[in-house]
Amino acid sequence: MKRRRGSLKKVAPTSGTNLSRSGYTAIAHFTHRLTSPPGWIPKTTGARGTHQTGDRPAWEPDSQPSPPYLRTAVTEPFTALAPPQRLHSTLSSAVVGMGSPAGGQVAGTLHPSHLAFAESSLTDPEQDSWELDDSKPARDALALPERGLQGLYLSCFDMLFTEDAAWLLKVAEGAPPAAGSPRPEPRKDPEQCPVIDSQALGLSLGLDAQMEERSLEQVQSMVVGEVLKDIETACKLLNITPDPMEWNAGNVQKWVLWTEHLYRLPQVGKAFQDLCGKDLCSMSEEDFRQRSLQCGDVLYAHLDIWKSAAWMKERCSPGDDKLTAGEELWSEADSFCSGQPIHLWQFLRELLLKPHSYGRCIRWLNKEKGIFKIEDSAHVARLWGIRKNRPAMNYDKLSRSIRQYYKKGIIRKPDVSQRLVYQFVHPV
DNA sequence: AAGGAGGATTTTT
DNA sequence: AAAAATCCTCCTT
Repeated sequence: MKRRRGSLKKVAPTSGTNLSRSGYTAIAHFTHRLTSPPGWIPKTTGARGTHQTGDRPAWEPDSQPSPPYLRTAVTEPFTALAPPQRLHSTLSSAVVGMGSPAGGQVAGTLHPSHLAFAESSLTDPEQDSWELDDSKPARDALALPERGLQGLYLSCFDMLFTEDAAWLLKVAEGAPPAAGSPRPEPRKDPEQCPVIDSQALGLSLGLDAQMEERSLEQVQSMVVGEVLKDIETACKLLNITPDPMEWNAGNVQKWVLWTEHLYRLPQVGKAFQDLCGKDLCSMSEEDFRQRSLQCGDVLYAHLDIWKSAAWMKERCSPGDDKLTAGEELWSEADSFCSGQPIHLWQFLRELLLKPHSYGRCIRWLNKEKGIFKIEDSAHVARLWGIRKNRPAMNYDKLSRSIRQYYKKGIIRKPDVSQRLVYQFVHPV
């Protein structure tokens, strides 16, 4: 365990440079989220056109039924291994799942249930597997108090490594580089690696450990890549730049609203009004907590991730292109021009492309045919409203706009019409 | 009650 | 002018 703890510390930058403190913090948050199952908080069912405010269910571990993944994941890890292909999606789902609305748990606080790797991801990331029949005897996940995130994280890693190291290498190579930035090679000289106190931990680097570390780095690269992609998507959806420093007050407000809705945080209201990006970035975690007692720290953690991403972008691609870091991200926006207002159908498609972030409010029923279902109409409408600065947006109005697409031949009802189910006429 | 179809009108970009 | 937003009536599930 100690040996592994050493390698986990190497969670860090994808470039040869050391990661900032906040970078580490951000990765820690990623890892934290990695272990939080998506959709943990029960769906809030707002009435049409109205929004549930307040009274959001708090993180109540004791009152929640223990979902199957929790019972099986920890004590019965990875006996039935999926084929590499599937593991890939597993890993990305886990990674992307970090960004999943996982409820309002306080970042940095370890709850035992965080130890559970989302078993659902191991079988089918799209499924709400805790709704499936779970005939296995309930295990007491809490009986593993010593087993921290690191052990868990490495369990995932071990699974990948022992099962198919070659595949992992392949995946790491094939991992889509984060927008525009050159995918850094796996570190080869430990000299430049950010502080690893492996010696202090009595770690002797055997061949095993070296390979382990290398693969771990690749996993980390994937993590970072996925996070950057998530941020890119969020930028598209929100119409803001990736670098928080560039945000104006409106952008900040949008980001706050979006984040709190996406992660179903308690609403902070206007606590962050009239702050521009620079102000926001200069605030400490304590400042955040003061503005919002309930979720200031979570917001801070998210902002930290964004800041780190922007930081990494800057370091990794020092203006070798004609584009700045921010523009690089934007150049990836292919489905619509950056200046043009986003269309509703584009917005919906973007949401659908990120099932692990938005899968609980909208998802594909049949991606090939372009059939999708809006699972949480109020939530989708809310997100659309945030995007368009239309606080009064609701599903009534959103659906009217969708119906306008009928005669334009963009969206239609599927052959067998079902509630909240639509179909893109031209699926990609 | 929530969703669906579509007309009419206004607003935003 | 296009695309939404808003409002509304009637209808279906």
